Parts: sequence; C-alpha cells; structure tokens
Amino acid sequence: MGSEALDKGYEPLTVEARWYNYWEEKQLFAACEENGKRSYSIVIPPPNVTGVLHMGHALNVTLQDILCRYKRLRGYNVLWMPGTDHAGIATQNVVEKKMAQEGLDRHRLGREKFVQAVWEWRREYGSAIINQLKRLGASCDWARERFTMDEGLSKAVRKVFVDLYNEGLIYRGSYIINWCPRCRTALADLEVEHEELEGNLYYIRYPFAKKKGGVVIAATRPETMLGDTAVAVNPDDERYRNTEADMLILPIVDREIPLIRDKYVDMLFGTGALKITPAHDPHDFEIGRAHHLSSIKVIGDDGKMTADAGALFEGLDRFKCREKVLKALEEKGLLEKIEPYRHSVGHCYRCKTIVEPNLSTQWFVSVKPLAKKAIAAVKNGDTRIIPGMWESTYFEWMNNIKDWCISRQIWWGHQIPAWTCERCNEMVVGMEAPDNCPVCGGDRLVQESDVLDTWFSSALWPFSTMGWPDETLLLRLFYPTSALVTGFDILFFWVARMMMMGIHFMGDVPFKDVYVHALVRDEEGKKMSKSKGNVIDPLTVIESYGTDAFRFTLAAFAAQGRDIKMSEKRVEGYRHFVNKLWNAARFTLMHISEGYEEIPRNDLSIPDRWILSRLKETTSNVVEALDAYRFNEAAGTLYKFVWHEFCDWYLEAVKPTLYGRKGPDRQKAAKSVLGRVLRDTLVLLHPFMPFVTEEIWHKLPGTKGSIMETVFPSDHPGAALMVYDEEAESEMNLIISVITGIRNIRGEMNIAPSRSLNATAQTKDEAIKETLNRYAEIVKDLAGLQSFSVGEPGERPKSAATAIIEGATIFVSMEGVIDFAREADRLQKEIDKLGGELRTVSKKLRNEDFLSKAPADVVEKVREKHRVFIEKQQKLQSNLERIRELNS
RNA sequence: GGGCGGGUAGCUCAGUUGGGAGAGCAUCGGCCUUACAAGCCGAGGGUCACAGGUUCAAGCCCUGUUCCGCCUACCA
Repeated sequence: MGSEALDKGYEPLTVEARWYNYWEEKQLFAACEENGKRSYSIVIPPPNVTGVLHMGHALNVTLQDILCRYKRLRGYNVLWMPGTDHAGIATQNVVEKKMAQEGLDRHRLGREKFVQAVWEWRREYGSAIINQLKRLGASCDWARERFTMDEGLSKAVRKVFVDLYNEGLIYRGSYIINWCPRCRTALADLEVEHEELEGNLYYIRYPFAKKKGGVVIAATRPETMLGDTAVAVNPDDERYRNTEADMLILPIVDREIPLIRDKYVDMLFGTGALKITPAHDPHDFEIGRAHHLSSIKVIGDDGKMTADAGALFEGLDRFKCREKVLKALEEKGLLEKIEPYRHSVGHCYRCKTIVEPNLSTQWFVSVKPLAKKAIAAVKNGDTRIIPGMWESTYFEWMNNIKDWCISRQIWWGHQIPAWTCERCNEMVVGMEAPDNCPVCGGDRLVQESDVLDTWFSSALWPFSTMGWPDETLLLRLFYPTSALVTGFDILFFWVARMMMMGIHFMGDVPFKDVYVHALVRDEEGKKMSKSKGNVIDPLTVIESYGTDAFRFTLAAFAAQGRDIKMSEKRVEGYRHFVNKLWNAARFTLMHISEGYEEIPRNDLSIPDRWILSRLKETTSNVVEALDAYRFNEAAGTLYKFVWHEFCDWYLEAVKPTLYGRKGPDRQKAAKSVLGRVLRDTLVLLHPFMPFVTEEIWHKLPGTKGSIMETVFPSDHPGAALMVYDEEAESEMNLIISVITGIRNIRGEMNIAPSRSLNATAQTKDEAIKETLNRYAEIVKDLAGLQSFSVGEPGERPKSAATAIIEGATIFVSMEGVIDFAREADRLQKEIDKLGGELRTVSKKLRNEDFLSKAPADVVEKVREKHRVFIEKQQKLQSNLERIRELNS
C-alpha cells in the first residue's frame, strides 16, 4: 500500500471493528497443526458462560493476548485455546431465576426438561462473554472454542472419574460437608467464604440425670443442641473429675446423654465442656465416631428443622429455631449467660447464604497422593510459578490439602457415571450406562443423580480441550502448554487441580509457566463488586477511550506482586499516548513515500544513528521484559521510547533535514531511518496496541498484508546492523544537554520563545567542538537561537546567562533582557544544589575504607563524578561573581 | 492462630545480583513553534513507615516494632 494521509485525531471505534474482522477472515489467529515452527500454547481460563466481562477478565485476556501476539511475531506456532465453563451452580441459578419470572420452577419441569432449557439458554446467551473478549482484541483460535459440557470434554470427565474410582482415589461416604440450604447442594471447603461476624456465646446448663447441679457448656449455634448426643470434657480437667459415671439431661429434649472424655476439648475455652452434635459439626463428627455416638440430624437440607428436632421445632427455619430454643432455655432457667462473641462464619461463595455443616453422603477425591506429585513438579522446576512468592502459597495449600467433595446436588453439570442396581443395590461405575447388573443381572439400574463440581471438569481443561482421551496431534504439538495466565484467586480452585490432574493423566505438567497476575481493584483499592457499586465496566472504558488505550493501561500497571487500582483517568493518560503515536505516524507519513532502504552508516547523521541505537536498546528491553512476564516494564520502555526519544528528540532534530535544508542525500537518509523506526516501533507496540498499529501499518509504504504476519525487529534479517552505538549516544547526549541548558535559561529567565537569542559554547575539547559545530543547526532550531557559535574558552560575552554542561560552558547572550539579580539567583540555586551532591561524593573519597575496599570501577566512577562537579562548581562560581560585578 | 504481600513526591506506583531516588497524573510559570493544546518548553516537590544491625556503602540484606491489605484455619 502507498502512503496515505492520516486524519488529525485517532478514532478507535471504527478502526477496531474493521481490523478484528480482517484478522478473523484471514485466519491469523489459527494455530497450525502441521508446521515445523516452535510451538507456543496457552489455554484461556474459561470464563463462566453466565459471565459478563469484568476488569479481571480484561487484564487476564490482555496479558495473554500480548504474549500470544508477541510469540507469533517471534515466529512461533501459537495456539491460544479459548472456551467457556458451564459453571454448574451459577448457571443453574441464572436459569432458575429466569424461569421464576415466568412462573416456572425446575421441580415442576423435571430434570430432563430443565437441562434442556439450560442448553437453550446457553445457545441464546452463552456467547455474550466471548463477543466481549473479542472487543478486547483477543486473538484466540476461535475455531477451536470449547465448552466444558461439550461431548468430548464430557468424555474426558467420565474417563477421569472412572479411572480415579478404579484406582481407589474417588470414594463415596457419609461425612460432614458444607451445605448451602439455598442452593441445596454440598460445597467443597474452598467454596465456603469465611467472614468474621458478631455473634454470641451462649452458656447453657445441662443438668445431671441423677444428682443436683449440672455441666455448663458454651455454644454459638444453640439450635444444634437438639441433636446433641454427648457432652465432652478434657480427661485432664480437674473440674470434671468426680462426674465420671454421670449422665446428663439434654434440656428441652429431655434425652439422657453421656458425659465423655476427649483430649480434643480445650480446657481454657468457655467452661471446658463441649456439647457434641455429630451430625452438624466436623469435630463433633470425629469425636462421635471415636466414642460410638449416634448422629441425629436436626437441620434439614432446606435449612429448616427436621422431625428429629422435636415437634416443637419441626419445620422452623434454623435461625428462628435458635431464638425459640433460647427462649425455652431461659424459661427453664438453664441459660446461664450470653457473651458477645466474634467468630468467622462460612458463607456460600455463590449466593452468600450461611453454610450449614451437615452430615451427608457425598463423593470425594482423595487428593493427597495427587498433591504429592504436584508439589514435586513445582519443587523441581517442571512448572515455574511467577512471581515466586506464589510458590510458597501453593506449597502451603498443597501440603495441608484435604479430600475434595466433588458431588453437587444440582442438575446442570456432568452427572456422575455411577449406577445402582435397584434389585441388589450393587453400584457400578463406568464410562457408559450398563445394561445389566454385573452381580445379579438385573436390568434396572439407576444413575447417581448428583453432578460433579464444575472445577472437576475445569481441572482437565489443558488436555480435555485438545482432544484427550484420544491421542491427538494437537496434544502432541501443544501439551504441556507454555504458560498459564491467571489471577491468584483461583490458584487453588483451578491451577492446583489442573496440576494434579495433568500430571496424573498426562504424565506431564499442564504448563511450564504459571504467571499469576494481580487483582484489579477500584480507585481506593477496594475489590470491585456489584453490591458496592464501584464496578468499572471494561466495555464502557473501551467505548470512551478505545481498546488500545485500555490495554496499554492494563499492561502498564501490571507490575508483579501488586494489585491494580483502576480509574478512568489513567486510561485517559494512555489514550493520549495512542494519539501521540498516531500523530508521530501522521508526521512520518507526510515525509516518506517509499519503503525502508538500508543506508550506509557513514551517510547517517548522529540523530539518525542515535535513534537507531535507542531502537535497538528498546527492542532488547522489550524482549527481556516480556520473556520475564514484566509487562509493565515492556510498556514503560515503549512509552518512553516513542514519546521522549522518538517524538521529543528525533523528530524535532530531523525536521530541518526532512525539509531539505541539508541536501537531498541527507534527506533521503533521514526519510529512510524515519520509516524504519516507525515500522519497527509499530511491531514492538503491536502486542500491546493491536488496532492502531495495524491501522498505521496499512498506510505505511513498503508493508504487505497484516502487521501480524511480519517479523519481530530483533529477528529481522537486518537486525545484525542494529547495535548499541556508543559514539552516537554520547554525541547526542551532548547536543541534548546543550539544548536543555539553553531552554532552562529561557524558562527560568522568563524569555518568550518567540524571542531569538544568541548563544556561544566555549570548550577546549576538540571532539565537543567538532560535534557542536556539525550540529549547530539542530541546537539553533531546538533551543530557539538566532546564532550559535563554538569557540575556545576566552572572553565571555557581556550580559550573558550561563549554562555549564560537561566539558563546555554555554553563554546565552541577553543584551537588553538580562535581569542580573535573577541570573545571580539562578546560578546560586544551581551552586547550592551541586554543593549537596559534591559533599556526599567528597565524603566518600575521604573515606580510606571506601578507597581500599570498594571495587576499583566504583571508586573511579566516584572520582570522575567529583572531578566533574568541581569543574562545574568553579565555573558557576566565577560566572556568578561576574554577574554580581556587572550588577553593582 | 498460621502464612503472604505492602508502607518511596500531593495522588497512583516503578525501582531485578547493595554503589547517581525515578515515572505518570496533579501543581506552578511560559507558549496555538507548519505531526499532535489529547500538544510543546521549563520548574518546584521525597528523614524511601519507625528503631536497631551487617557493610567502605542500605529504598534494596538481617532483626524487632507499628500500620494496612489479602489468603488460610475445626477453640465450641
């Protein structure tokens, strides 16, 4: 394509839609199944089908997209596997709510029809989140999109379940689990959110059966007393020495229960006596087992009291029941006292209802053996967790891992592949429904109604999405995946479980790197939540500022180990950056008309060589930063390069050349360098800002096709010519410091930019003289001078302000405008500033220990600095004296 | 209770083997200079939470204190 003019401002919205469609049509996101390139793969953390895009997704997906686009440019065959998660409880809740509005409920509908309705819901709304990911520019291989309930993934789930069952790692049994009375399902320990609440500690007297007095227990959930089957005290507790054979009367219920001894009881807590309710507390359950106590379930699965709670309470809500029990106890005079007590209470992570520990028959995975291998894989470096601090968190959890309750009493999900024979009660676990009972031959087998925890299927995601249990080419090419990018909030839920399953079933870790990124919070650092009303919608941000600005903001703030506080103001700042790039391109395109042509180094000016050297350094820094997942550093480097090196200095410095004032040869060279730098800059920026870079790319002469198909600057055939150019760097720094010195005088002395000044530089250094003479034009242009001369140290111009730079003194002649007092103040200020620095440096050089113990190069550096400071100070001082003379 | 992270400019934060305290935004002053006022030029501003220690040298390493945040846990 040829050179075209750009509009004055960048308009993101129209551009974005156009290029996204273009990429999809050209299938630039597709992984190749038959090429010899190195593989790079990432599986997306599948968002809930019910989800709407939030800041967490935006950050997560942006970082993955940066990696994938970067790796493609580096020549990798990239697979970014997308998809969604069926989110059992959440989805079921959503569909049930919708049904409720239509006056329907799932029980009336029946299981089969309900599940069908969920599928319909998914067909209609399930792609919402996917479309939102596309707005972010996500370059996933959409043709391979997966869903955890797909046939293939479901087969993987069944296979894993059956294998683990046969290996004895999945078992079924009756234990205390976390029960959500609202969702009416069991929850895994992880799915319970603990929150500190103000409660009470109720002291209740349990009278002795056969003598006066009684034992006082302390309880936070007095309603559970209805299911007590014992009271326990510590065997060493002196207070309860003489009560050995005693039985107690359970108040209200009037049941006789034993007083037992168990070391578990803490003598220092409460009264040292603990009521035992084996059906409603995990400890009590263990103690009950050890002492062969019976379990009485008094709170039902609906959160209401059961018949076993007694006629008085049956059908009562558990919290209403608490009040009624307390009232009854008070009437009997058995409620000794009530103390306020702060304790943590478990809530359902889906609906925030207070969770009830309940005795229930469920399915569990025995995870310890799996965890052992998953710990080893991180210990020996097969998988790296970045930043490293998360490794300790991972180990901490893995080392203390408990069996995982995987059965859920809901309908939407993978139904457990276990069947029970109605005739002989034999249970069969298998991939498919058995026709006959293997024991009695009966043909009436009923499938387990429970479904599996959604995370059970998510745990298989890195290989189930690639076709496992079939041996596919995809698995061979892309497993183990290269990196997993995720938030720490699902480190245990998901990452740890994928590690366990991946190692167990694939014989290899699911990913080589796990990059754990921060959480996006609001401006005040609070977690964004709908209830707090502090949510910033990523789509709104995109509408207002454009995707590129938003993505760049996320990357720039994605420093390792710290949460991101998001505010629209920050995005606005980076929109300015997008616009800056746009205008730099606009300027460039006004001057170049052909593609880049290699120009011999000798034909290049110092600014040309300097910007190429900066480009080289920037490229290396970006590569280094991205390879280490330091996104903020890569973004910061690019920002600085584009704005403060390319725009602020290079473009300004080459303007005279571009206008032809240096002759056609120089002009040609400058144009060529300009084009080259812009082209490489676009490629470097593309992973961060895919849309604007693609848009400019197509206007750039000499480019073909999409920017996605090009080669990264460091891999380009011409890359060998890109070197750090020490000479150019130091000469350009000299020029910059001269200009800055003069500008400083102008600013401090309040001289209008429109007023031309005359300046002269004095130096003994021939090389400096050479450089300044050669680039006097640039100095004149950028410092706003009428004339700029270079000479030997000698007669100082009258009425001049002074700038001291390393190796030279600049005099800015200010005939008629000079304010002597002001100049004296300015010089004094500089001398004072320098004095502080000089003191610290001198102190070091007077220190014998420093001179003898510090490395030679460090000492030399300090000596050099000292020399420079002294020289500068002397010059400033003599100029100050002169100004004072003139002023008097 | 255990674990982890953080305290650096007015705000938000960088600071990767210990050797010149930085950026963006905000503030102040000056500019519509032919890519960009979404811009340009210049300036001010910090006991690096506190107290010790190691070292020639500490924002960085060690110990303690304090404040904030998060994760995790079965003292009823």
